[in-house]
Amino acid sequence: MTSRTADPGRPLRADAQRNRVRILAAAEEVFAEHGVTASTEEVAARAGVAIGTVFRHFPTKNDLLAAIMKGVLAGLVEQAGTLSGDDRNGTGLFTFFAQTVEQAATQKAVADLLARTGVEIQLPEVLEVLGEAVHGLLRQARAAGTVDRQVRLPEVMALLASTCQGALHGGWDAELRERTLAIIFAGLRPGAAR
Amino acid sequence: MTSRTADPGRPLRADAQRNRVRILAAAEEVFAEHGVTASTEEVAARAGVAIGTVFRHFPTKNDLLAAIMKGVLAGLVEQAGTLSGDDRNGTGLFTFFAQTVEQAATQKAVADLLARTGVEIQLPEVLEVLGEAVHGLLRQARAAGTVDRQVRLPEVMALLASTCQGALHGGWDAELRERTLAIIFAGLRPGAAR
DNA sequence: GAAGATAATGAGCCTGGACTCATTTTGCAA
DNA sequence: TTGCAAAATGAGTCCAGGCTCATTATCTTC
Repeated sequence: MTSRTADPGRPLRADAQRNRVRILAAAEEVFAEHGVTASTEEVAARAGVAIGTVFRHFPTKNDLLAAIMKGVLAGLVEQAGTLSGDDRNGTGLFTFFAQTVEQAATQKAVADLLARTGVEIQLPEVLEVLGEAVHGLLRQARAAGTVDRQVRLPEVMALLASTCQGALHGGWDAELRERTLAIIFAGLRPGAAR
Repeated sequence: MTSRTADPGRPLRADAQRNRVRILAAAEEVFAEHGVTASTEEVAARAGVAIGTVFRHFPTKNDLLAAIMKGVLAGLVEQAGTLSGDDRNGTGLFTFFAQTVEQAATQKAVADLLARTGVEIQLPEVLEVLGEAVHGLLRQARAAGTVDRQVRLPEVMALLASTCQGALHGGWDAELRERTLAIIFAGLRPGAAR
C-alpha cells in the first residue's frame, strides 16, 4: 500500500532503496517544520529528487504522511517503553508527558498527528499501540501512588493531545510549559479530585 | 479596513446593509461548522449572495474571518463578564472554562481562533481584552480560595486554549470533557501543587 | 421619475499544489 | 556488453479556491 510495485519478493533496486530512505528523511524534516500542509514539491526538493519519484514511492501524499507518522509514533512508543522499564517511583508517566509535549513544540507533525488534524490517516492500530504504552505507564503510576486511582486512560490521552496542540500552536516557552504541566500533574495526584 | 468604501459618514445603502448582515451570519455558521478552511464560495452561497458581493464587503477572506472572530470573542468576553458579576463562591472561572470548552467542541471557529490556527489575524487587542476578562475571574477565584495563589494568567489561558483544541479535534463527548476538566480543575486548587 | 452614485453579479483569471505519463536514465542479470 | 525491466525525470494536467472587473441592477436624491 506504500509503493506502486507489489511488495512480494522482488527487492527494490539499489537507487530506489536509496531514494526511498532520502524521501522519508526529507519528509520527516519538512513536515516537522511546516506541518502536514507542506507541499510534496518541497519534500522532493529537500530529498534531491524529482517530484515524480516521490509519487512513485508514495502514490499519495497521505501515504507519505502515514509512513512517517508510523515512524514518529514508533518513537513515542519506544520512549514510553524505556521509561516503563525502569520506573521505580512511578514518575514515568510524568516524564513521558513532559518529553512528548516538548517534542510537539518543535515537531509540528507530532501534534498534528496526535490531533489527527486534517489528514485522514488510518492508523487506528498504531494509535492503539501508543495508548497501550501510555496505559502501562499509567498503571505503574497508579500502583506507585503518584496518580489517583480514579484516573483512566482516555482523559490522560486527551490531556496529552491537548497539551501538545496547545504547546505547538501557542508557541509556549519552557517556563510556560513547565507551569502548565505542573497544574495538570497536580490534578492527577491521588486525592486531588476529592 | 473591513469595507472597500471609506467608512466616514456615508451610510451603506439599504441593500448593502442587508447583505452585510447576511454575509456575517452565514460566515459565522459556515466557519463554525467547517473551520477556517471553508471556502468563501460556500459563505456566499449560504448568504444567498454572489461571491463578488462578499469580496466587496470584505476585500480579503482574512478580513471576513477577523470580523466574525471579533464577534465570537466579544461573546466570550461577555460571558466572562456575566460570570464575574455574580461570582459569590469563586467558581466563575471553572464555569467559564467548562462553557468555553463545550462551545469549542461544536464551534470549530472558537478553537481555531484561540489557537490562532493558520490564519494570520491581527486581533492582539481583542485577545488582550479576553485575557483581562479571564484575569478578573482568576483573581476572584484566588481571592475566594478556589484556585491556588501561585496560578498565573498565562498558564490558565494556555490550558484553556489547549483544552478547546483538544475537545474539538478529538471529538470529546460530554463525559470525557468532564473527566478531563475535573483533572485540570483539581490541579488549580490551592495546595494542589505543593 | 430621471440621473448618477452605489452595489450586485458571476464568468473568468491566477496561483498553488496534488498528481500523471511519455521519455530518458540506471541497475542488474545473463 | 548488451538488453531490458525498473526507476527517475519534469513538463504538463487538473482542480480548488482566492480574488477581479466589465456589466447589470438597485438605491437615493433632487
